[in-house]
Amino acid sequence: MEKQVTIYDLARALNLSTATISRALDNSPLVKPHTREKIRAMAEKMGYRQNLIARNLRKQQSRTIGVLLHEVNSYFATSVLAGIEKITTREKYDILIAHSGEDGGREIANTRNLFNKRVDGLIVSLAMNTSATDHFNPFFEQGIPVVFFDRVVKKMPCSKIVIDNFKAGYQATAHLLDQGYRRIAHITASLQRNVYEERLRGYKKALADRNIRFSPELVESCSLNREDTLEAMNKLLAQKPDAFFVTNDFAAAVCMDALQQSGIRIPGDMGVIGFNNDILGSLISPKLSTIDYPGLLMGETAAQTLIEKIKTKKSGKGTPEGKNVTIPSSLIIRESTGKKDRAGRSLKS
Amino acid sequence: MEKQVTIYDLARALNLSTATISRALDNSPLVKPHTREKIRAMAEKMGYRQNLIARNLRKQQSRTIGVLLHEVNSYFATSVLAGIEKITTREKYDILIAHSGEDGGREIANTRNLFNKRVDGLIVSLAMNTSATDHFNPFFEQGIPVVFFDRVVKKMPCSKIVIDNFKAGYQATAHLLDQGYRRIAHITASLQRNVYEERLRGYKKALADRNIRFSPELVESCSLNREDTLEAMNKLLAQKPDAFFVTNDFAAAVCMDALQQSGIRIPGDMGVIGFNNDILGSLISPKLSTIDYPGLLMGETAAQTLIEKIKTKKSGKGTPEGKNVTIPSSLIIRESTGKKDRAGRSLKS
DNA sequence: ATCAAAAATGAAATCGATTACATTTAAAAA
DNA sequence: TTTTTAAATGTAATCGATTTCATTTTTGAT
Repeated sequence: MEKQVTIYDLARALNLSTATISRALDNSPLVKPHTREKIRAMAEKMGYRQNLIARNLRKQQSRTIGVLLHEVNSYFATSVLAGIEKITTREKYDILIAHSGEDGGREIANTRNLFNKRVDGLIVSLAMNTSATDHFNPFFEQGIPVVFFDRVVKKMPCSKIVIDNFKAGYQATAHLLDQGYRRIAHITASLQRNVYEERLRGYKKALADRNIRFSPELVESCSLNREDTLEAMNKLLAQKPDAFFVTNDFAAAVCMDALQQSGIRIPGDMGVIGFNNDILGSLISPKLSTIDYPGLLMGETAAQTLIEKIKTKKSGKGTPEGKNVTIPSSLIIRESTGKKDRAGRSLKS
Repeated sequence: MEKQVTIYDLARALNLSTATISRALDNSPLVKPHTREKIRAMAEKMGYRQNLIARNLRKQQSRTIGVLLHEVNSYFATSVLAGIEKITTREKYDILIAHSGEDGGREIANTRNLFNKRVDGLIVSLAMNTSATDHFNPFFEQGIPVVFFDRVVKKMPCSKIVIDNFKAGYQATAHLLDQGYRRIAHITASLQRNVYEERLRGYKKALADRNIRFSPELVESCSLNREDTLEAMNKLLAQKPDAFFVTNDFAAAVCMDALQQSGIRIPGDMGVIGFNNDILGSLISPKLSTIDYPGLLMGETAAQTLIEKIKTKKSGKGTPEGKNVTIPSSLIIRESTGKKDRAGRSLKS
């Protein structure tokens, strides 16, 4: 374990001051090109590497952005991450990723940790069961920019990047209705989270617009993992639905598999539509209709928005307003929502 | 933007020295319980938060582990990440994730950056086209522990966490042969990477053990994305194979979809086996046979191994040897490799 | 050759914690 | 009560870079 080469070593070796070394390595015009080159060469030769910890302490920044995710094991999450990374790499920020595994407690701990790490900004998607949001207060008090995406809380004083979940929920439901399905079951998750609550509202509105009475028995909330989804599905099956609107493609795929297993034809007997446009949906059969949910763009936008806020804050031009961006989403019609087959309905297996 | 509360502020407020404050907040037995409580209370009241940058500078550590991934958009990658995170969270390390997008250039840049960030250790899976490994030298020179997983290089002086790819490749091939398939096409990726090269060797051995001649025309390398996979598949189709061994489940699913689209029955006309045990495989139809590739365990083991190395290094007990761990993998037989149907072979559509 | 202005460099403070070493205070022993 | 020892606290150096404010050197104009 060799000892680190510091600018002091370079200064000594070249008989210069650390100030000059520091400036040279930072490409400052204050140092003569000739000197700069000498310093560069020596740094190279001695194997100097900048100590970013020291630099960050002095500069009172970390050039690090915290990313607080509810989960990472989905195509959507990795797309968002890719989008964030694309922008942050270009802007020379590092990202510190923490995920809560949908657990509010871990979210709080992670938030605290990222704060102590002095991240320059925070990008957040809330865990399923987070209710209070006090843990973000330190950021607001210190004026550290925070951007929420996807799962947001309306009243918070910061930027939000979302899609129009109400519209998307409406579209999904309306499409099923247009295809002749009438009793549409809806598998959703915690209605505490805006995304699910708004989609449900869209679902209700689509029914109302066609004079179909809303039946609460046709809606089930669950965690969306395999077991819970199957349980919810089976409960709903007792209500004899002719279609499923599932709030996430993975869960939709799980349902489709189970439904087909028990002899139900999709489409025809049963229509199924998902949400997210996970690649998964285009590889299963029948191919899954869904709502395109542009994770990459969302990540890019979130990162872009955050970095802008960081910059305007640094330049001291006052607190920028919270910016709300709605990313376009769209209905993707594939095979799982083909027209309902009114003749041979064989629902009771 | 309020100013930060530091231990100096606390010291002044309580008329104590920063030494005592620091010790109290670190739970040192050197400070009287009564004093400690007073300090705690004041810290709480004034909203003190530890500045980890300052702490890390002084302690010459970062308590951060760098994770260098070739990609993050797969179930395998997120599983590994989850495993790493599980351990690092418990051991109170942060992780800095960088991914190269399979690009050797970005891998080099990321490596450099992580080094400058003074990560305490590094977990790596190489990009597809990385050939030289000089960029890791600074870590070796400074004695910073590095652990490779999955995509490794044999001769490097560090720990490696892998599965037995030779055996897995053998098993996959042997299983297809056992089911009656004879002309097995193999879609793989860069043979520069140990994982693909070893699987290919396993494939060859399985053929050899059954006295089947190896035909190079039945093997295609590609990037494994959708387009390239389809191209490789079509090229191989010209060789009239009766089975595909595809080195990754996503690519296998893409192939299955295309094959079925053109009227080929799986299994029966064609057997297909994947690799990785992505959830995807259990949701498509027919369900995909594959090799279980325990990402979570791999991530956990890598993190565990790395942290051990960091600890023994700190305690000064000499450089620990590179530790090589082979994680068990296993053949998962599902539907896509059902017995070959010898009677009605309708390969030419 | 002289001087003002511009360019290049240096000295030292600073960022916020930790910690070796010194000193004071309290408790235990004589 | 005095001495010895242990416990608690304080002083100041340190980590490695950046940066303000000198100071020196160079350049260009006269």
